[in-house]
Amino acid sequence: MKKLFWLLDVNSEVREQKPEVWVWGIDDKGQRILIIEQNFPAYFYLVVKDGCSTRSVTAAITTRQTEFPLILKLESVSRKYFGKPVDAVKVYCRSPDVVSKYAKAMAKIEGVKESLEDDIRYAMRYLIDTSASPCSWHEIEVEETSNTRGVQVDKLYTAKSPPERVEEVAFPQLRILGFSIIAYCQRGAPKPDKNPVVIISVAASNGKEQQFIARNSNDKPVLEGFIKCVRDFDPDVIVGYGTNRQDWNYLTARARKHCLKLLVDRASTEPHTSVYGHVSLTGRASVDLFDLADELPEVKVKTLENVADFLGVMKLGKRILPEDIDYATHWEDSRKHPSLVKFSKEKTQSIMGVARAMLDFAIQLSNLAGIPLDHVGTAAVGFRIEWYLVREACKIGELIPKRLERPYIPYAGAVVLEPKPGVHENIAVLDFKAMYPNIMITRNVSPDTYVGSSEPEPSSGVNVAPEVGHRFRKEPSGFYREVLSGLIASRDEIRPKLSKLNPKSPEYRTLDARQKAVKVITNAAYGYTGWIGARWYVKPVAEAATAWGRDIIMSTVNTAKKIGLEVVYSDTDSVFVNNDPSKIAELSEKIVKEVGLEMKPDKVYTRVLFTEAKKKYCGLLPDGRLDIVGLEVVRGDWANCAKNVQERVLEIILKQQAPKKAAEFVRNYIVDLRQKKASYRDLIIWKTLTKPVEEYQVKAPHVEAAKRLMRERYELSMGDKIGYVITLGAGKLYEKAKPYVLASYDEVDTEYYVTNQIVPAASRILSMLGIAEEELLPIAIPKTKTLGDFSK
DNA sequence: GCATGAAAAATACCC
DNA sequence: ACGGGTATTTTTCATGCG
Repeated sequence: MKKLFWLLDVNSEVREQKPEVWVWGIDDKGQRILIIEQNFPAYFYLVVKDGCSTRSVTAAITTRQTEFPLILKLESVSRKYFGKPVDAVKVYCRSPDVVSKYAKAMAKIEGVKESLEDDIRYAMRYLIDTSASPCSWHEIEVEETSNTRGVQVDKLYTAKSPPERVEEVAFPQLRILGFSIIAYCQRGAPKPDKNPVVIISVAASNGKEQQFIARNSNDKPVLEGFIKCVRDFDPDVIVGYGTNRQDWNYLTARARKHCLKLLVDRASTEPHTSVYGHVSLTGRASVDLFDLADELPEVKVKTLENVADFLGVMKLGKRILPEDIDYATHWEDSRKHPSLVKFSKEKTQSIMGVARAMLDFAIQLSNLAGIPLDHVGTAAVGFRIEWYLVREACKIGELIPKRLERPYIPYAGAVVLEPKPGVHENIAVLDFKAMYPNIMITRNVSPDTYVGSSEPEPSSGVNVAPEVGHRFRKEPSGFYREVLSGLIASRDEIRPKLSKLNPKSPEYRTLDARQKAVKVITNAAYGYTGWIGARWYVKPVAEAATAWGRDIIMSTVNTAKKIGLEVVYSDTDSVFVNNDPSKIAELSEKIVKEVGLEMKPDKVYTRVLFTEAKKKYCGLLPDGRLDIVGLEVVRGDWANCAKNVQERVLEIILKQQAPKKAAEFVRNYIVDLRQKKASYRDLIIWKTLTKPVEEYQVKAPHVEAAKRLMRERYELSMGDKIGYVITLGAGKLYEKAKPYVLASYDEVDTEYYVTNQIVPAASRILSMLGIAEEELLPIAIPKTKTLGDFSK
């Protein structure tokens, strides 16, 4: 019978030496199903050397049959590799477990150049070859079987055909469960071997909320309650914050401590760490919203509370914050206990809210990139585009290159022009939309069209990149041209549909998420080719794209000048010119003819201030908002007090054009700061630990602060943000930096904040308007000089 | 031994 | 573990002086 289903997760199993692909889904009736495919073969390729035949390779393998007992069959095939035709032997195996071993051994056979695609995992192979994709609908021929596997589904089927994609925008009703845990310990970070999980708060997409609270710190009933709760609700998606790095491991370890097993998936196995460091729950999608928060660059310190605040889920001022909680006393003190319980509940509510705001995008990205929903957040940008390319490559018969270790060789990027410092009125910003993708499309720049420097020119002719001279075949269309024009076209199809929809409708949300996912993949294509970790790393491709980019933007700047437009700034794909519509129209026309790329007006600034530095400016938009770029205001490593002062200064300068007033504001703020009227929170400086603390070559303030935290038994690792304040005392800055959680306002060195935070941030702007640093400091109260003063 | 300035390390931004 | 270009702060090193 035919079955319509939405693909949720996929995994593979080997049973009695026979491989199986398990496809988990939801059917059109809302039943949770597992479809087992038992006839999908594992395989890899042996590329044959020039001048050798696939026949001789096949014969060589056959004579050594005893070494390779699990070969299913051998097939001679024609494929392409970096655009060039190659002959290969496709080696089918009875088990995915022998693929890598066989490939390694057979690569040494006479006449074999190399093995390929033996590094594509079996379950992924199935998705790629059948064109099935997570988070979308498929139709498949199946046969119902009895559930003898002990899996938690409504129906179990055996696959009788490959799945086929069915275009359908609407999702099934997903059951989503959110949770957060509170572990309790006296000091520092809780350890699962000693410290219990005292509260687990759960919320479900049906609106139900539940809390499991320990009595006398015995967490066994808490864990049992949670496990039962998950199994009873049977969610498709489980969301949390920090689940990959913490919660799942902690819960699994605590369960073991009580001789329990944390069986919360659909196959009665424990959570297990899988590719890209995500924790997998078989048959469900476990999504860690912390990983997805990387998509929100505006949020500098990625706590759940900050993310929820940014997304408008739960405002910071209307909730209990972690810094208000001391786990030890809140757990033990019966009067404070309720606020800890409430805090935990609010965390899970935030998680559900953040999930509602971000899951649509994750689902679309999963579907587009073809990687399971639980991998999407942890897979780096490079891997997301890579899986998309892998699928596209298979469709056109391109073999997938292996991942290689390569040396890093830098190459030239974009041009950035010196801005004309000061305030300018009525400035238009024009830019090339998707400049690098369009360069690659128009010049046919692609890994498979690159003509190496020693190769003869192909008959179709070549496009030659300026400056660097790299050549690219004009015909036929390259892999990248096909992929990128397809992506751009699909985004162009979505846009008009969006404008017809109500932004609050589910269709709009889905399409908007789709459009964003397409954009992410499109924009990653250029950088990917220049990444040494990429399967399709071809440095000349990246180098040619930037060379054409430089050529195009310089032509634009020069043409603008010829027309009589003043160029006040330019960065990569944009030019900032005086807003003269007729000249701008003339420029656009000339440029499209000259370089073949379209340039469009992006925005107009009523007034814009440039500093002397590149990449730092602030524009006033017609609606009165400030567009702040690169300045301290938008940086996460400046204290809030300095950022707030700078923002206010910019506002006074650009809206009221009153530099004196701005200076006065700064002076007044400093007076207040010296009296400690600023909030302690506004004095915290946040910096990221980019490597383990012991690997640092210099003593940096945030690293020393991190070490202090570690002495207090906090667990810190790469990527963590360290919040510290500068305290009073002598010596180097790193000696005075203290984690904000361990310091108090009394010890704060307010003069540091005046001299090294407020004044530089304010002066960055005000020095452009002729205001010296001294004018930003409050006037010292004139006093009669004493003998003591003279004697100094 | 110490002040000074240049270089290196580290981070976060822009596009 | 996508790219290069850029600004900035703090630490560290090198140098010259006395």
